[in-house]
Amino acid sequence: MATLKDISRELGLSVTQVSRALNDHSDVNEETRLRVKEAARLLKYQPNLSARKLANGRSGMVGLIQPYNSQMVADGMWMEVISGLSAQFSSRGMQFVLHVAQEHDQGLPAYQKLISGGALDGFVLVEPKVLDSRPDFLKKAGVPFVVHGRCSGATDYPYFDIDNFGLSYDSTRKLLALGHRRIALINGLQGRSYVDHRSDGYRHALSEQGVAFDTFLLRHGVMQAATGLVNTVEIYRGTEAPPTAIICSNILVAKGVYQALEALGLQIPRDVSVIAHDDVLLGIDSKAFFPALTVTFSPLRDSWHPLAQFLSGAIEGKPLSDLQQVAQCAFIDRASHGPARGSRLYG
Amino acid sequence: MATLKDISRELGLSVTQVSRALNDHSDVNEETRLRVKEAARLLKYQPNLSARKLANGRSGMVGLIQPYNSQMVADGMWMEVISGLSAQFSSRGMQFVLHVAQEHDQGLPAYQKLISGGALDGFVLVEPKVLDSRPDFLKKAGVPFVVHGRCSGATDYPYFDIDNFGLSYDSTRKLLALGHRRIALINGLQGRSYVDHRSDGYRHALSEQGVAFDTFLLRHGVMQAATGLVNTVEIYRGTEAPPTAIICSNILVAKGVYQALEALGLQIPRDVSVIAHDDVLLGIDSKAFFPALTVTFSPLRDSWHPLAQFLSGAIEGKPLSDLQQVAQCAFIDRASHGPARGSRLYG
DNA sequence: TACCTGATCCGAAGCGCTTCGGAAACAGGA
DNA sequence: TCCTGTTTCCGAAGCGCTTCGGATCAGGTA
Repeated sequence: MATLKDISRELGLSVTQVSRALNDHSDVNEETRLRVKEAARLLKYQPNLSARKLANGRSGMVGLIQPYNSQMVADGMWMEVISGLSAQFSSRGMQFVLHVAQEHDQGLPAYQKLISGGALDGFVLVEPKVLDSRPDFLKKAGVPFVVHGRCSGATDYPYFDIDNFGLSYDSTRKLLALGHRRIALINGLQGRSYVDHRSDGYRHALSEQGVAFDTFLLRHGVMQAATGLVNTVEIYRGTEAPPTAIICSNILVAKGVYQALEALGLQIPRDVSVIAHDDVLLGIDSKAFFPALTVTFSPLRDSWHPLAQFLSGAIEGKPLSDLQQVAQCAFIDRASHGPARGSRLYG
Repeated sequence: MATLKDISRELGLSVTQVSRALNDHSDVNEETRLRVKEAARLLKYQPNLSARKLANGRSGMVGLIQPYNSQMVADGMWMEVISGLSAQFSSRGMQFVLHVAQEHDQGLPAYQKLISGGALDGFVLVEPKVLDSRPDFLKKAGVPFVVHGRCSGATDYPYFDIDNFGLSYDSTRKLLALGHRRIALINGLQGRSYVDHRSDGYRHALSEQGVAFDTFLLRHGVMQAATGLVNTVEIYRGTEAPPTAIICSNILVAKGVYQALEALGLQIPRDVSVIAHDDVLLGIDSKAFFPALTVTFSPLRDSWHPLAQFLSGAIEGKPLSDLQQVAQCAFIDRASHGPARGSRLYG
């Protein structure tokens, strides 16, 4: 492999100047810069990441540590996440790399090794738990990182999140305004922070309108069709006061809810309104539902860019205020919701 | 982070000697070695991989490049592979790291970048295709690698494979010996080299016994239950001379075959013998089939160790002959096969 | 003429590690 | 006494890169 020395010899320049030229420093003649870059191209020069890392502490490699047996890998989402991030970092001239943590060195030790080995510049943290020790740990170790989502507690670290509180708050308010009083929420698995945020938004909207919160109507489960199906059946079989609306954490869940309601002989939106959150995944289209599904909308793929940007920023030492964002979700009115049956708005 | 210099200062030794002590070189006093290792432990010394790489060309990191949208990730197998390899390398003090190749830089350029960046010492190649350019490419680039399986053509590289030819050859022979003459093989997707090897073994056994090969009885498909189901139905609906035995590429496929045969009113093994290959995956147990499934047996997890060993060996420059292995499969007789109906062996 | 400025370049040091080629100290054999 | 061999250690160089602190030279200013 060609080195800086090769280029400098070729061009009769010093190694220093070649380095500066390639890195677009200011004090190098424009014409020289072009000559250097051309020579680098011809010699197929590729900077040696180890040497660079040693010299200035940056290797240009970042990583993601995936706990073994993560739920995420099972559904199709995972590949989406990995390849999205990979592409983003790649376009910034960085390498994105993945490490699967073993059961016995779950979590922290894995980061420890990769960090102190000095191979990686920073990490992307996904699937933050409600109580997640990783941010604190990495912060103490002085390692840059960015979180996809937010853990509960202090959020004094770079993150990109969507407004999970807001999306269920909005959905719930919308339904309340249409006269619904019994509203179910089929949420994701407990323990994930975004799941909590969504429950909070739901309960907040409820209590604002003085509607009592009913544990029976708040459900948790893997975000799959089966969850929607099973819970809907349970809900409608198990109470005298069935809900007139259901909020789903996911389009897949909504799919299951649709199936269950059809089986129960309930019509959407006449008997039951359904609203879901759509993060545009898995090739399922919320428009293609019948009736077309009303959703809160925020494509997961929109998060790769800010995540990559924030991690780069963190590595470059930018101030925290530039490295945090909560994206708002759009609310897309379609045909799956309407006034509550029996309410004065119901026509 | 503590460096060699820190330890040497602490102990009043030279950096050289500390390095040699930690790396178990011969010319260091036993007592000194212990002192050094103890100090390293106390100071939480972790060698700097970049520096090591720069000094002796080895970083202790190896990788696997996963093409985006690989079939493998979809089924549960993938996590198995990754974590198995990860654990193996980890136990050798190496880091195993994964990179997802984008569509546009599919394949070679991805390796190119990671190699010439000088971050990784070598690669594991999975899912070799029949015509796979990667081995040649990596060999020319002088990068160590090991293949899980074999590509067709010259196999002048380190690999670990199971005897795919042998396992279908054995199964087929077994069935032939029991009087079967119409034997179906439901194989994996074409293009994978192991799939070809299995077809070859099947056809070889057939022709040895002078049994004509019938294209109709050789099927290809994703290795899932649906494939077994659909193909079995097709086979039995579509011919006047239905098979008396079916060989399945997989336990999942066998599952589908069982379902189909039951639906068709055919009994195992009275009407149809079924043999499958079991690589002990996905938590499905071939013993738990009814009737218990006869299988060729070779757990996928047994391959992580040789793969890691061979890649390490390749990096250390061991001779090729130490770095190649084709593992034989056990044949486990159970209750799903018997003499062919109508043959003289049939009782 | 002497001095300053800006543009462009270079030498040398250093990141943390390994390794080559000795050096020092002591033993035993001639 | 001299020589040789062992054991245990160390200095220095070098991997490829960045960066700090000058050096050089043109041109402009006093």
